[in-house]
Amino acid sequence: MSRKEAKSPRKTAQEHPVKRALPRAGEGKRGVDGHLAYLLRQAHAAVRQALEKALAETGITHPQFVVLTLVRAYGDLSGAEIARLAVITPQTANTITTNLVRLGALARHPDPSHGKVLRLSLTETGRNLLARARPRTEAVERDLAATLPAEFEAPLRQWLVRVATDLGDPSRDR
Amino acid sequence: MSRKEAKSPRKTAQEHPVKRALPRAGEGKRGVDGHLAYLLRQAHAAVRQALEKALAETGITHPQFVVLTLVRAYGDLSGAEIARLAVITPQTANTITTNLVRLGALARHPDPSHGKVLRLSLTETGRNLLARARPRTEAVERDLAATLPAEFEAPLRQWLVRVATDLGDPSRDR
DNA sequence: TCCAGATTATCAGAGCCCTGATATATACGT
DNA sequence: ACGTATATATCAGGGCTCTGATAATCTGGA
Repeated sequence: MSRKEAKSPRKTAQEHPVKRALPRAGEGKRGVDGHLAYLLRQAHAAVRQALEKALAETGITHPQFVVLTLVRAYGDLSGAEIARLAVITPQTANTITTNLVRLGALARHPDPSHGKVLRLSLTETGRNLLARARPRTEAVERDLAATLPAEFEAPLRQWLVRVATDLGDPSRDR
Repeated sequence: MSRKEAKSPRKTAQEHPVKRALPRAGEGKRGVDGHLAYLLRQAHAAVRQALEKALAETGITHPQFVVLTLVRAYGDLSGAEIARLAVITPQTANTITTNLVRLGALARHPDPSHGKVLRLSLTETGRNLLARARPRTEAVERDLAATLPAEFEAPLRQWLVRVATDLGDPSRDR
């Protein structure tokens, strides 16, 4: 990986010109004593930024990658179905899919048995984009898995799922 | 906690008019077999939406609440310091603080020993907003803690912190 | 048959969050 | 003292996400 090989020790002294020492991630209230919601937010922000950085050269965003992956996994989907699967509102799904249609990665076509539903299908461009993006996100996924002790993975996954179901379902009644 | 008491069985039949049965949160690839990044995204989305819903009546957003909490916890902060603490870019921090200044919750004043830095301090309005918002977010925090087996809390917190430090640090070199 | 409710798609507006770029201010080595 | 590097604040632009509102479509029961 060789991320920061310290090509020169030009930053030996203080990191920032701040007067007070503020905690870095992992210290103080930013560490194990912080609110769970805050820690979850912080971890998610780090992962999202890592993913966006990994995808930058492909020309698609992380939400766009998620939608393409869902369409590939479940077959042609409607905007409403994408919204439910991705835990976003139908309006947000519409924003993302509209951008993907403009990019040529998705195509809309009417549902054969429902005059209002528009199904989204992957185009050749979309499949190519996904093929280029996938290894990059898998690298992040591996970095993420590397932070995880083996015996801790199963309970963690169960907890993440449980949070989504327990807190997510009540909020779906909008 | 009595979350889903099933007040009426008016939705007994199919949930949605979809032809194919798509997994709900917790099922299939949306469950314990999914990518960690996906599960983390899903859990975070659920928590964020729960928080936004809880804060809706207060007139502030969750990011605004986070910034107000940071200023309260660490004293007057600059925009750059807020960005580092909240794991967002300085530009984003500037957006949020500008909105909070417009709301009258924060006030900018020049740093006594640095002619460029603008420090942000809580106003009376800001303290009142925070006082009204805090119990609401604490309720969500309790719901979140309720999903957590006691012996699992410590390793979970450590993992969340580790993700932020391990994946967050390399991405800071922008 | 017809109407009420549910589902879907989409417009409008606002806030968050990013990248890129610009201008000012401080710190440090030469 | 000067110049480079570092920090900070902020403008501009675009994508994501939400709430609210509107219209079209379908389903099921009176």
